Amino acid sequence: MVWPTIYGVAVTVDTPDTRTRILAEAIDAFGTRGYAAVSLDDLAEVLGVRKQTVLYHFGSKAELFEATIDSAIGDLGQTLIAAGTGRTGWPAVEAVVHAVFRIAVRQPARLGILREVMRLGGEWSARATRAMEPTIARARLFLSLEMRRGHMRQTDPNLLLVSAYSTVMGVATEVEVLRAVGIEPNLREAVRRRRELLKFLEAALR
Amino acid sequence: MVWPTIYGVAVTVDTPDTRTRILAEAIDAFGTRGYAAVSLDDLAEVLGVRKQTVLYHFGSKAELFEATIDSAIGDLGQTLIAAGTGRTGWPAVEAVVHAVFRIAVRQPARLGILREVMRLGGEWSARATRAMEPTIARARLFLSLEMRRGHMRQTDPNLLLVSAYSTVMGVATEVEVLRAVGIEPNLREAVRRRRELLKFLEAALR
DNA sequence: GACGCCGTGTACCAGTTGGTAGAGAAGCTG
DNA sequence: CAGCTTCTCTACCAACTGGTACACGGCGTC
Repeated sequence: MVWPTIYGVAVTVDTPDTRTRILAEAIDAFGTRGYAAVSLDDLAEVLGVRKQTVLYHFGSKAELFEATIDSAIGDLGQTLIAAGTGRTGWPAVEAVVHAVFRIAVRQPARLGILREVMRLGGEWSARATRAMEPTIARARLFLSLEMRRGHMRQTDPNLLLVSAYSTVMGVATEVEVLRAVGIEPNLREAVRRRRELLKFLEAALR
Repeated sequence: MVWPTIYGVAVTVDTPDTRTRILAEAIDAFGTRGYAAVSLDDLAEVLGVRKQTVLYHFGSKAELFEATIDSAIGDLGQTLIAAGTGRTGWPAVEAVVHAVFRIAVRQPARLGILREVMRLGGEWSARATRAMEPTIARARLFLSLEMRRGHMRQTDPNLLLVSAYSTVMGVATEVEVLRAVGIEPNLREAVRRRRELLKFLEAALR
């Protein structure tokens, strides 16, 4: 906590501790530039701190990355499950897509971490898979249930899950692909994109 | 060319020149591990050559990467256009998806390069976009035409293109995501995946 | 045979990488 | 106050990074 004064009035400013700040910055950096392209020195400089401070809180670069996986992915899973909870049928899908777009707009790096981890493979992607396991199970259950109820096309829920995941993730985060077809990745367009994506998904699933 | 003898019979062995070998290896390395994670020393060692040889043929790491972009993406565009040529309606979509899966199985790194470039952004993704421009234009035209003919759902072709691209690319290449839902990325599963993807797309587009 | 070009190799460089060792300041506890 | 813990710092380090300078050998041409 820091108490500066504004117009003579003391104001409490919430200064997150160094560890928290490092983690937040790491999510941002790793999620946007990728693991290999981020150096601890860069990270430290942005934070106004020495690299050794980063290494004090997280023993190594790999450890720091693991912490960002746990934080970003865990958080993501919770958000998605929360969005789906209490809803069934199409509104549940809508709510989850809304949640993904909200994250894509506000904290794109969080989704970037997921992408990056799955790209890197190995133990890290296994770790992320473990962290996402409850969310995946939940989604699979949802799809199976909707199929049994006849609200959705009968098919392999796992394959359907991958298709839906890819579509949502791509439309929400592939900024350069959007630019390639002439769509500027701004907020207003994001709303249009989300609406179109929902129509696409609705057609694909039902 | 090298002429070794097998059972006393001279056999011509096609030895690609160094430049070609470097380019092929670069596509593989950059496409699977990403630009930042690949060092010229690694690359050279795999090729059994010194780093300076790599730098002789391609002036710098960036130049080498640009060459891989031009090669991989140009090739990709040609393949896709060839697949679509002479076909209309649903068979055209099927042919393109088939072509993508063939590449995903045989030369996954080629699709990896596209992914990597679009992730990196900046001048490189602009370069890739330029290289893909004819393919994109073609696809857009196809979608518009199919919509006008009433074979496809009326909607913004650009947004539809992004959705379809994301879905196909994801299902074809996101190995770790597949594993996360319990699908092993082998050849037999690839056929199932492709079939399921086509059903998904058919439902989404028509 | 001399000359020049092409392709590869040796030697080297400055800058950056992730990581270690240890000093010192601040705060808490007895 | 002393002693301990927590945190950040300075000072290093060996390994590796992309890149330069240049020597050397093989080849075709005059």
